[in-house]
Amino acid sequence: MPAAPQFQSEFLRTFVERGAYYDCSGPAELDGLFAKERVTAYIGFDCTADSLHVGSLVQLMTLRRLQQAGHKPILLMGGGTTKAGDPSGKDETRQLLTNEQIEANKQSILSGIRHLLKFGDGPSDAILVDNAQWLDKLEWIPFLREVGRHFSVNRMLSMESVKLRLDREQPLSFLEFNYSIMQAYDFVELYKRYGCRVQSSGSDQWGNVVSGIDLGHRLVGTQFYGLTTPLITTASGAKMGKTAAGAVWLNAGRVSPYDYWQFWRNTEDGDVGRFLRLFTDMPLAEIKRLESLQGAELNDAKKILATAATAILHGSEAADKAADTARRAFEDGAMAEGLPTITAKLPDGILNLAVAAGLAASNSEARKLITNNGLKLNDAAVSDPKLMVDASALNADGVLKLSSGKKKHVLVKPA
RNA sequence: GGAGGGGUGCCCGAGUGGUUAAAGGGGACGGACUGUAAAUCCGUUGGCUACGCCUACGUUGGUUCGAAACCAACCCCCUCCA
Repeated sequence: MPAAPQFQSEFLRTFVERGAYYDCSGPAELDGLFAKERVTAYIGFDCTADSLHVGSLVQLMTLRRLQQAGHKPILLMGGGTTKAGDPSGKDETRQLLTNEQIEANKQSILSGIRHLLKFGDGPSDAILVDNAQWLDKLEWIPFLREVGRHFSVNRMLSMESVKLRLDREQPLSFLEFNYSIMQAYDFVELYKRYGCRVQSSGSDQWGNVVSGIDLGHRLVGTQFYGLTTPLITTASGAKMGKTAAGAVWLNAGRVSPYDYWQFWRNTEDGDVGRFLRLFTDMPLAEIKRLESLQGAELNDAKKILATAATAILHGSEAADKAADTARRAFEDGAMAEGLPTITAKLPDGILNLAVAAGLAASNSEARKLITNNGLKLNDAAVSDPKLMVDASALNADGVLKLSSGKKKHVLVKPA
């Protein structure tokens, strides 16, 4: 990571202090820009799913901090680029999404992050922009003549993202090759429409950001700037945001506030301070104190992290509720309401219930879980896969608790 | 368009006619130890109405008592050439 320059502007200083700074172009000028005026900056996201996940959270926090510092964030949704079908990442071509799906995804993504950013018409309110607005209307030849001529294939081939692919002998379609051109073009459009001169992104997007800056020079003769955030990995080196159940989605419909809270609660020791800085608004002095806690005491810091991070995404009410549910479930060993809950008709076989509760993907898996002593009914290990569960297993509140391992609990209510 | 190489389970990757539901690794899940952490160790890792049955090695068809392995056609990917 490049050494962070000594910035003067409030925004960039905070950005560095909170560990979100990786690199930027023209640091001195950019710093001056942030110090003297309200800056409009954007970050782009794809619309391939109906929710963003934790991997995008650093970027979203960047928008949030821009807003907090009085600047204007633009959330650029890749409605146009998604229509083309981004072939990156996987070796299979992704299924093309219909316009309706993309629109639905866009709305869903937006609803999932409504606590993170304030949208509106105010000077530092965030705005949502969809690049389909301009990409859809482009014409091939005029576009090539106006924009395409500024791109050197020689240089594009040497870009990290492209080179990596070629070196690994993985397919790289022409479509994908064009992505950096479309992204660069987005930057220019956002400048024309909103006076946006700053693009933020993950450090892996540096090449594309630079392309946009170059294009700005050539097309409109204006100096653009790039600001990147580091790739966040856990202390033990894993990519952040993947758990048992898959990606940690931001939308409550995919990952409940309770599960989201749990995700942060299970942060590795070595990450607590860093994550507090990156993913909460907590004052730095307080973070310093929390991360200095030793051993088991660090668990308290993790709870604070979990509640603060959940509050930013889902609101403080939901966060407090998740914290309370967790406290009762883990510390009091109670059947705290607020745990994930399903309804099922009883009596039913234990295997069916475990599958219905999402604790196992199939009866076989549930069976294996039992063999490994991992499935619990009301905190008692189940040993018989043929066990029939009936109303006698219900507690005073009329629910029963199924658990896989020590951490995953699901309440079952009779239908 | 031509020549060559390749498509195996969540991922990577062995396997060139039977003992292969498929070595090994990664990941994931469970157990032990802990602090709902990390590291370590152990177990599990296609499905089912389960000592048996079904489905699986790009697709379809064929050879064979028997195929992921052999043959044919097709689809897709990579490399080089034009």
